[in-house]
Amino acid sequence: MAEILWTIVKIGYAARLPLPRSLWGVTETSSQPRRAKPRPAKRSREDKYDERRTQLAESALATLGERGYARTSLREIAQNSEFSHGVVHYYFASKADLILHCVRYYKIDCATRYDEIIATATDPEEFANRFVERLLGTLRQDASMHRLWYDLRGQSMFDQEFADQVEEIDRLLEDMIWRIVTKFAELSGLQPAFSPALSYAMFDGVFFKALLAHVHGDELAPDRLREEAFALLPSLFRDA
Amino acid sequence: MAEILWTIVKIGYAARLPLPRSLWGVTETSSQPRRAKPRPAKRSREDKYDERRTQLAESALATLGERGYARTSLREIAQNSEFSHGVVHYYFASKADLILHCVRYYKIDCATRYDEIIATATDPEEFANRFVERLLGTLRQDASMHRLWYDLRGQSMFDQEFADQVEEIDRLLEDMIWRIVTKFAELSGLQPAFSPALSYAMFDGVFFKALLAHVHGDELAPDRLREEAFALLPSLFRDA
DNA sequence: CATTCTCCTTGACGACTGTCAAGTTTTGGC
DNA sequence: GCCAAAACTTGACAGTCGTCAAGGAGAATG
Repeated sequence: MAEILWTIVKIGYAARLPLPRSLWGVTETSSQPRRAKPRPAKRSREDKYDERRTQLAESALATLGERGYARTSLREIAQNSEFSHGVVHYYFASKADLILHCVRYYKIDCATRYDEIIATATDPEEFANRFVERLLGTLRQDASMHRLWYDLRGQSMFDQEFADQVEEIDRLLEDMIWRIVTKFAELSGLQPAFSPALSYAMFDGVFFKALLAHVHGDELAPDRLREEAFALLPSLFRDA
Repeated sequence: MAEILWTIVKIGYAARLPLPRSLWGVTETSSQPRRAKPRPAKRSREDKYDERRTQLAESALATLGERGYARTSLREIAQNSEFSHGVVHYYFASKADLILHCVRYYKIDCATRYDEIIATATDPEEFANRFVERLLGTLRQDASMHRLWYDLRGQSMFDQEFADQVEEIDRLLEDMIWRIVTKFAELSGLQPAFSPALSYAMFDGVFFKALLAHVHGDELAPDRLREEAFALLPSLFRDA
């Protein structure tokens, strides 16, 4: 059963490939593994190298999402890929290097989830409906990815190494929420009542609570999230 | 430096002792360690046994608060107490048993932090001021305890063993917030605008964000929390 | 005083971890 | 088809972990 779930998650991620490497390749700052410094001149080689890194990052994300950061070993990640455990250190300098790569990979998705809705919405009520339904969808579908994010965010309180990346993603998420808030204000002719940070914090608290209940097996969690989101949304605004 | 900080934390916890054992002794359900089943008839023995358990739980809490759940070993906990590592399994059946005992110990405090303010407040503005100031106080003073709570809450998404305890504490905290909300409503003649769960989730999101920033070294975090709390508080109510 | 039980220390066990070196297989350029 | 570089596997390392058994110190009990 868990195997099936895991496979679904894996396929889900694989389906999004390929991603342009320019998205994170340029900002790569971590130390390189023992691979020879001068990369092959041939383009296909370089691509294959990055593809393997991504492939391993996906396996890592799927495993991390199921077992959590603390309980996931490099051997386990490799076991859920088609490679042996040694290959991890061929493509990543360390475990932290791998995790940070995973987080970078994750954040590409996380902050653009509602942009399509924002771009195409014309009516405030329709906008709210589509937003909330997508919120419920990601709660159910990407639950293990979300709990990994909250796990890593929690770890960043004890491990300084994660703090910067976590803060960066937090900013992206705050911007995402703020784009929703301003769009809704624009469509409805109202004014945002709170700062971007406060709006995000409120929404994040509500979403996390729903995720926690959902993960703990509460089948009513999505429905309750819908109610709460519809209760929260209007109170984020005041008359212009 | 870290040593000094740790000592301060430890003294802080020791100062709260002794606690009546009836508070958690009756609900004790975890398996007992290898200590002989029929406890000594002498009262002082039994007390000493519970005192040691509490003493170890305090050391554990201090260490866990500094290093986080995943990084803290039983040897480290014992090293920060005055005992050797073997003694842990004399008083606790397993690591999980110890952690759960710590959590139970923690929750006695966590949910009664504002009750004195609730009981003595007479004016809504004065009530809000005292509440927010105590909120800032606990953010600064009990930061490592709070991050441990959020850490364990996150772990409960991967470790079913923690789920029940986490849900129980979450309920206590929700009740705590709701007592504040209803008291404020009573003093100000307004009506709570949201459900207890939603009110708690919003406040929790705001507090966690402040804690994260504070732990990451943001010195303005408490001041921002004050602003945000004062912005959030009135919007939790509507006219009667 | 002798015995028993409590309390605690010590040391060891098997399992697991991240890391890495050595060796094998595969690939691509000539 | 050869050969060097890349890609991957294997096995081992030093360390840590939770757990527990053996035994000693010391107080309580008779």
